[in-house]
Amino acid sequence: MLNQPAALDLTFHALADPTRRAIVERLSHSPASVSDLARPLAMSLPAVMQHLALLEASGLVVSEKTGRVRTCRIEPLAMRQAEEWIQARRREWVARLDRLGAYLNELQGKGGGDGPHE
Amino acid sequence: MLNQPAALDLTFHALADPTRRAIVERLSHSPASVSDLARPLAMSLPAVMQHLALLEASGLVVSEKTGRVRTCRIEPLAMRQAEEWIQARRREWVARLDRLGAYLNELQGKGGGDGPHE
DNA sequence: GTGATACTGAAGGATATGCTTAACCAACCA
DNA sequence: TGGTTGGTTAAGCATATCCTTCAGTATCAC
Repeated sequence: MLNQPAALDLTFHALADPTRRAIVERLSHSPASVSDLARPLAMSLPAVMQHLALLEASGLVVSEKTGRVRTCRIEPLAMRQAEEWIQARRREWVARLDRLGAYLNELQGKGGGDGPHE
Repeated sequence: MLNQPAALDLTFHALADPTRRAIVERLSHSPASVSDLARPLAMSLPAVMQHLALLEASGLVVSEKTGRVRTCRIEPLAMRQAEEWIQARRREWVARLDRLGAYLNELQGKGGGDGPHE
């Protein structure tokens, strides 16, 4: 519970970069090696490595080295937590709009005007 | 590579900071003035203003000034787009796991073994 | 062995980020 | 009128981010 905010920091920051999102998109389709990931990316291999290190630190990606090839794959849990944070916010403002609607409903009912229309 | 991805860049980057997520959480509950938002935040008012500017640039928050008070409220669309990007990734890897499962099923069916257990 | 492939580590530089303080303007209020 | 409240601007500073190049190490093919 204490590190939950820091985990979201890392996850959202990882997703804030287009290169890293491209890597996540690629890995959502299938696992891939580091050079597979680097090939379409218009930057040096060390740069891709640094993006991957950040993706691993955030928990979005896991990797395993076999021989000289490191195979990267997606780890869904981190992205799930980010999604749940967003959904929790939506539940809050939906609930607020519901309360507002109920209040306006009640006002119109007491005022004897037309019935609410929604 | 400048428009649509840039919107996600801004949204995820805005959500990567705990102060800005706290502001979004606060505004998900109800609209608030700038100083309402700043009061619990242990930093100067200009710092809060800079976070708000970034939240507005990302489209997560909108504000309106009446008299000398600026009232901020949440704008759900930006967060919705971020959520949809995450959901699209999940659809991809779920589809991949389904294909893998079907493949393993077929292998086991031909081999005459037990079904998969998950 | 030799050479190519796949990755890793270290150092550095340009720019971005997250805060600060100081000064300022624009409503309200007594 | 003068003072307080709410917000805004500008400048500056420490650190973080994103990329580079150069120099490795470890594995594989022959």
